[in-house]
Amino acid sequence: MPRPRQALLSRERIVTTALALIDADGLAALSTRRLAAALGVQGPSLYNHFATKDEILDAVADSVTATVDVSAFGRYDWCEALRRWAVSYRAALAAHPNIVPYLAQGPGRRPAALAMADAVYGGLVRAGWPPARATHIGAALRYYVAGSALGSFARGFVEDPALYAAHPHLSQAHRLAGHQRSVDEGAFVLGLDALLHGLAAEYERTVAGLEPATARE
Amino acid sequence: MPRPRQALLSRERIVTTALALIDADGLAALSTRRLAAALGVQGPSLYNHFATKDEILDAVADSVTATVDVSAFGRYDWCEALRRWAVSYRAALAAHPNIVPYLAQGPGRRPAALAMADAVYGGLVRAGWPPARATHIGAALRYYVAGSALGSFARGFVEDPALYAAHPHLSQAHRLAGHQRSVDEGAFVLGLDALLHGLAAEYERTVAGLEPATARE
DNA sequence: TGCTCAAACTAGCGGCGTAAGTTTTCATCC
DNA sequence: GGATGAAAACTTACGCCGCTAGTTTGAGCA
Repeated sequence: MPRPRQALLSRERIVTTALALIDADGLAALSTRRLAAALGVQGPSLYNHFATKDEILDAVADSVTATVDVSAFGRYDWCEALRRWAVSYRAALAAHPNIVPYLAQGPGRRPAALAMADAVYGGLVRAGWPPARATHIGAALRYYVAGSALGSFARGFVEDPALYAAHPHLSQAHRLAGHQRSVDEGAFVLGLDALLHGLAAEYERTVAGLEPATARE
Repeated sequence: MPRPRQALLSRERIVTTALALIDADGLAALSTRRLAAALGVQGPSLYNHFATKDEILDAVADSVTATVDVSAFGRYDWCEALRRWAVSYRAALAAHPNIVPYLAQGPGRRPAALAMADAVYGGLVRAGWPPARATHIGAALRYYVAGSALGSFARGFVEDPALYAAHPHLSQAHRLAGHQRSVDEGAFVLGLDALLHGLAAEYERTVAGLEPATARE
């Protein structure tokens, strides 16, 4: 088949199909040939639209990051904004857990990731955090969110009671996998609350009162 | 070459060589043939010692986890023990960042990972935390440590100032990569302090005073 | 009308994980 | 001490992988 009247592929169609395949079968199961087949096309045709497979994965990762809501940084105080951002960020990643190991390697050159970093860092600096501190806080929350979405904590435990016989405190561990959703979310919220609580205390100690009122929001 | 008088391979030699290659060239660059070549052997010979490549990676991941120090749970109060464990855990992962995406997928059936989970959970329950809370706390810290080791936050930013022109708050972001070590460690410590501070506050609210003294340590 | 580009194709390279079967050595048991 | 069986290396090969090169033909423009 030569060039068709109507283009069969587009970057957008490739990205959404790739994400669907990754969601369904995992990152390792995505090959250019399988992706192309799902699009009704031969493998190498993808290279008319992307230079490498990694470029496709970057676009997929960025499409996930683009769904994160950072608008809270204009609307709430820094602490509540951080919470809302973290919740939205985690929700975006948890909806597509299989891409997280790839996505979590850093913003690289992905525009949505850069826009997110900009919003978070800007929001913290505007609230009065010193720049170095703002960087650290953004990093710490990204660590936490990425880690929480990287792999389900609960699903990591195999559903095989015999495996835990040698570990006295893990006698119930085989049941974790069955409560994956509530364990993972409960742990996430608990840790996020603790993290923000600790940051708020630090803010009271080191930032509040030292800045003119206009520097806060 | 048939069976040699002295075995050329051993599980241990395979694991340490695999870890060295992963450290040097990344997880994706580890193939059975390259690993075998580094061991002076043909590719399929590895299958006399491991059933699959994943089994090799599991053993590598477990050898890293085995270096984590959980002895603090017998020696310090729960909060200080968590801190020391988290620091040791992160150091172990940060020493071999390329294996972290694989390792972070959960303890699975890896014995060192299970022993670690057992020590942490047991330590928290002994200190009086309710079992469900102990699970959540262990998960939250694992999220944080895994996220912090998954990829350097700082190295995720490309050293190309032009890339950040469109993002007003990121004008200094290209300098992050140069300070990778101090940024990553500073962020880790800041977040860990905040997390533990928040957990301690929660402990005061919900656990302390409600338990007989013998349940604490 | 003719030129150039775009988007599909086919063919194929080198590398991958690993299955199958072969050869030789070592350890064990009558 | 000779037979036996497992162990540990080997060679060969299959089907998949990412990707390159070169080809074909429709689309858009001069």
